[in-house]
Amino acid sequence: MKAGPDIAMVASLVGDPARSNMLTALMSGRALTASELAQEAGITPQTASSHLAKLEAGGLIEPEKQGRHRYYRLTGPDVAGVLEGLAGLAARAGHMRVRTGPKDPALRRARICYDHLAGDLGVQMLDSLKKQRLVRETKQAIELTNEGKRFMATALQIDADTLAHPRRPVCKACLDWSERRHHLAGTLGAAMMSRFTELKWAERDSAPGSRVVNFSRTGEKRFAALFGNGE
Amino acid sequence: MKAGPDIAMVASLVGDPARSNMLTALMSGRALTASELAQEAGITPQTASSHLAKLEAGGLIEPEKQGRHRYYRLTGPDVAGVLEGLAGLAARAGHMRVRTGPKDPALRRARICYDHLAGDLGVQMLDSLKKQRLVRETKQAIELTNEGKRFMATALQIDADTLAHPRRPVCKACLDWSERRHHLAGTLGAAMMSRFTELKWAERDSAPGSRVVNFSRTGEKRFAALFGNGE
DNA sequence: TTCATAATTCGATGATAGCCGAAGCATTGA
DNA sequence: TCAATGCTTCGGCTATCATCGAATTATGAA
Repeated sequence: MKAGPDIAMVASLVGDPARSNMLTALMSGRALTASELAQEAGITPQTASSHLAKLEAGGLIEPEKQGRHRYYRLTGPDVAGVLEGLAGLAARAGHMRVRTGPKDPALRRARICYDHLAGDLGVQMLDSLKKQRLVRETKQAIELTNEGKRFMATALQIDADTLAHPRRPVCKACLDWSERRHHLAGTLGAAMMSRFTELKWAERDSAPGSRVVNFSRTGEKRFAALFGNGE
Repeated sequence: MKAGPDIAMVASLVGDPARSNMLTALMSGRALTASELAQEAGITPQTASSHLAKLEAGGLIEPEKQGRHRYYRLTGPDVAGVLEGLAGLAARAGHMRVRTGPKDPALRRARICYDHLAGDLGVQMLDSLKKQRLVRETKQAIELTNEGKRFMATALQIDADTLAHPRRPVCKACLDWSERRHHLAGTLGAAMMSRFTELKWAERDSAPGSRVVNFSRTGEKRFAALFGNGE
């Protein structure tokens, strides 16, 4: 009767309808912002904040701070597994996907995130860098490999040694708004974007306030040659 | 926001500490009575009754009525699986087994349940009957096979045709108090117990009110020859 | 039948917790 | 610097629900 395992605590976290809606929305594996989760659950941001704090304290979700957004994701596949099991017991199928990211396809394709490339191409680029072993992903950070340094020098004329900055990492994983996966930030991300512009591969859209990045025809080809995924 | 899957409903069932204690107590696979579950959860029988009704409505447990007891068990291994998953998320190890059945070893070994044999030997007997294909277990009932009828006639001088009774089944699975598994009840169970007594294999204990059944030396041997599990 | 035990139902109480309005930080952009 | 946005904290309201006392039903035992 006393000293029971805290199974009830975890279950009661999932037991609230608002929270369970948030959790199911996160089961896709993508990270969602607090506001989106609030809307998903049909509650105000204040209430959602309280729920999210509890879920985080319970170890079911973890936040990633990104500018003025807080992206939340499930802490692991085991959480998703338990949620699936519960859904199985409930024997329901309701899906309710959440609309994600910007409506503008151009924005989803390529845009500026602060000073580096984001969107589909940004995510694709980081994927490719990892696949080619040009960057190495450790526990908390990303770092350029020796091959990566050579690659940057020969292919993009970027001297890796000049990228060091006292208050900013060279490489940083930045959670992508539309893709909900990481793209490359940091001084390297910024330098690469600058190079793309200098090489006339891409330029920021002329419309005031637009964050869209337009790639030229040749720029797109060159980019695909370096970071294409073979599609 | 609306029309979500009822994952929250199931989770909230597990989310109450009293209910989660009951469920973990049932994870051993054994069936427990309402009173025992109440004691396990540290609540009064009234409260437990309410909880058990909710768990049953939620499809997590199912009852089996046995005399004036109601034995509850989990509805399936998937329920236990989800509970395990939740426990894993909670990352605790507390076990808290529930003491079960009578303290008296003799009572656990062999005793009278109404008019048939119960206890370790009773359960063992039904197991053996099933193993030897002398009885067949269908969805809701147990029935004697043709081989079983011959066995009863030759080994125990019981005529299966005389066992029919208007208001009582020939064979019935009866949930065992100490073992929490089924033993054989019904007119056949009663007839077999009577035969054991007549053959001087066993007799009810002389102490007033005792339900202990004492097997004689030879009786135990004969019994083991027919229903032994080879140990 | 009468009594005892197991379990349920009903009613009232009390505490927990979800909820939102308003205000307060934190970060970004101009 | 100021304004806007995302998010959190605080305070109070409300509703839900677990809990138990008392009474009721059902089954078994004497």
